[in-house]
Amino acid sequence: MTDTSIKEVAELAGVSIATVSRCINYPEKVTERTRAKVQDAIAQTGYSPNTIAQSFRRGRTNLIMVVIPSVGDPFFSALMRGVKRAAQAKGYSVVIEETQSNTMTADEVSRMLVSNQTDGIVLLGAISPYGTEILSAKSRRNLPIVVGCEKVSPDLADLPSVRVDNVAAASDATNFLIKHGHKRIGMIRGQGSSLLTKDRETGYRTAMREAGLPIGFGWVVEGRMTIPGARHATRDLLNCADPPTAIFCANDEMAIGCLHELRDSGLVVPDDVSVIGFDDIRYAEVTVPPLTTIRQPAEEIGERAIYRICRRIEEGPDVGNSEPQIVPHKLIVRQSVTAPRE
Amino acid sequence: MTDTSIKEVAELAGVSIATVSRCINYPEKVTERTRAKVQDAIAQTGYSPNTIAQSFRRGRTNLIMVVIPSVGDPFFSALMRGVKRAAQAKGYSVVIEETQSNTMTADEVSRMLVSNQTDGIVLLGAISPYGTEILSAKSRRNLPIVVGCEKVSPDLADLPSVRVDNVAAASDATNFLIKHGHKRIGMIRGQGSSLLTKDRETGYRTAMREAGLPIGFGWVVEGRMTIPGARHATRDLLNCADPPTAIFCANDEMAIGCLHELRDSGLVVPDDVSVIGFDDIRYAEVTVPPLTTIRQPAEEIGERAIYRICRRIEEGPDVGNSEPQIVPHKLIVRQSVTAPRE
DNA sequence: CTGAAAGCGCTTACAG
DNA sequence: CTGAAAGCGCTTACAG
Repeated sequence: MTDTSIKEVAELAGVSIATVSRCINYPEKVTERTRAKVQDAIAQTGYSPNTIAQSFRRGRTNLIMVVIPSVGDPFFSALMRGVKRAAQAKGYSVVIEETQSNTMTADEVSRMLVSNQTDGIVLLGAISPYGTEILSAKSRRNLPIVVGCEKVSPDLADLPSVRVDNVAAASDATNFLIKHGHKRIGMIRGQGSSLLTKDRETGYRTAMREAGLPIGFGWVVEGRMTIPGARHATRDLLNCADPPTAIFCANDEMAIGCLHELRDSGLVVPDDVSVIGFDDIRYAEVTVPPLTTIRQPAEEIGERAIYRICRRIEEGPDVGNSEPQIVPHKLIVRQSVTAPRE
Repeated sequence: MTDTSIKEVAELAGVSIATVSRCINYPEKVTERTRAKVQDAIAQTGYSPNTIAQSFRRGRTNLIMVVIPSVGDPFFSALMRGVKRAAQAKGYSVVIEETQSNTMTADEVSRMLVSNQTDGIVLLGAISPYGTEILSAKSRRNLPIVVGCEKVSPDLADLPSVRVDNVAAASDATNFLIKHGHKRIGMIRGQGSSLLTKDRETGYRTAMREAGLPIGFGWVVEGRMTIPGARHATRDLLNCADPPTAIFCANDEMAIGCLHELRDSGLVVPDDVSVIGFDDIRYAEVTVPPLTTIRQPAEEIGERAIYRICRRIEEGPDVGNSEPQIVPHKLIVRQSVTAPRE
């Protein structure tokens, strides 16, 4: 009932604890007869090894920590599928940590990174606010870290990452609107500190500049990556002196908020205003109208991030290069974009 | 750079490792002078205790495992807020495990429950398929377990749970439709094995029976708790000989799929068909039309589940009663329900 | 207040 | 193939 230890199994089987351990870890090193005795004893006692003792002794846990901003974010559905598949293939378990459920302080992040009992860490999205902590954790524990989705800031430049080319993808989104004849294009971005947002904004600005289109006053607003934030931002956009005819949202979550606010304002999408998103979460195809957006290959990102961290764990944190792995994004055309009225 | 151990700190400070340990764990038991020396040494070496060794030695990890079906499920946003808040207050860290990202086998679930290095487990939603494994894990490791959201099956009856009264809540949803004059009411339910679905179906059937309304052939269909599943189910509902004028969906995710399928079929909600959901996820208020639904107090569920598991951890798994804690649900009226046409 | 020592449950060279 | 023994990094009675 209460935890059995290896000692009890050994006694019951009439062998040493070393032999019990061998039966479990290297069954081929043990006589069939001994193995049978031990297996019997294990079955009788219901023994299963104390994982903490094993981890302690071995100096590794076979655990990978995956840090995501929020558990309720649909973007991570597919990503975690990739993560789980790869982890299973490589023989690791995954534990998930969440930073934003009550917006972690830097200190908490630091503690989490240093103290957690994992062999390596995959940081997914929105890590930039914690750059310093990550860096110090990395140097203190020499812990393998891989970043997913987001670009790595200059001070973390040696961290390997797996992501889409956010600048190019945002350009593609903006160019799609331009191609449809839009000239007044606004953007709803995330928090200022987020590199992800910065990259997507850069892509937007580049596309506009290259098309010779000016960016009007108040056309770039912040939506905090949330629905309510985006609704507020959309209202601001509509109240501009010269409101945009198309809006690029830095993620689908905000696009959903944007669509809803436009509808509440009596505007029809795409006839009155076109909207384009980013991510292609599963809700993007059931919005009204279905959302045109940029798809990130989330599952692939998850999978590659795990393979990359495993490599670092197994071959040492300084193995190989630290070049970002860029995975392809894709424009998904649905019905939220059309030519402007004018 | 690489991990410092307590021994190095002790040497540098010129004290024993016991003293270093005391400085960290019981600073009041140590002279100020000694403490200063040790603190210095800690700062110089960048020492932080090996958490695994601590856990091993102490026989506890201060970690709570929270098991959720899917990381990308928005229902868990608020729930995790409650979980984190409570865990922090009680001095525990939380690790999240996900069962459905690649639909875990019973064996994997079993391993996860037994081997994971946590002091207790909170199982949130959709646990019923793994009843046997949970039971055996519980008895093998005598591990404290608390269930959230879902009812506990008879064989797990002694597990404490925190949840809404799913039967009553589903009745409320159905009665709301009945009150609006609907007589032909269909239901989209989850998998057959899920107790959560069974309870919600019971509530629906009870309400229909009490109102003297028959349930037509093909009015109860399965939507697998997913958007595509619900779209398929909705089509089946529309193809009935005598299609319903109102649909109760066992969660909002399916309600979103249902709304979209109705729209694709050229029907207007609520004028042609009324729809009501369950959960009140954050997307419920931005559907078209905004979704009338039953709200679960997710944050409160998360919070109470943690307090309950902490009590079991600290006072032994058999402490107190195992009565389910029922938290109140609430009907949220938006715009997806109106009187039927006829 | 501080140190020496035992011991948590394993794994793994090292002998035999 | 098997066992005795060391040791992973801590914490905590137990002396002093």
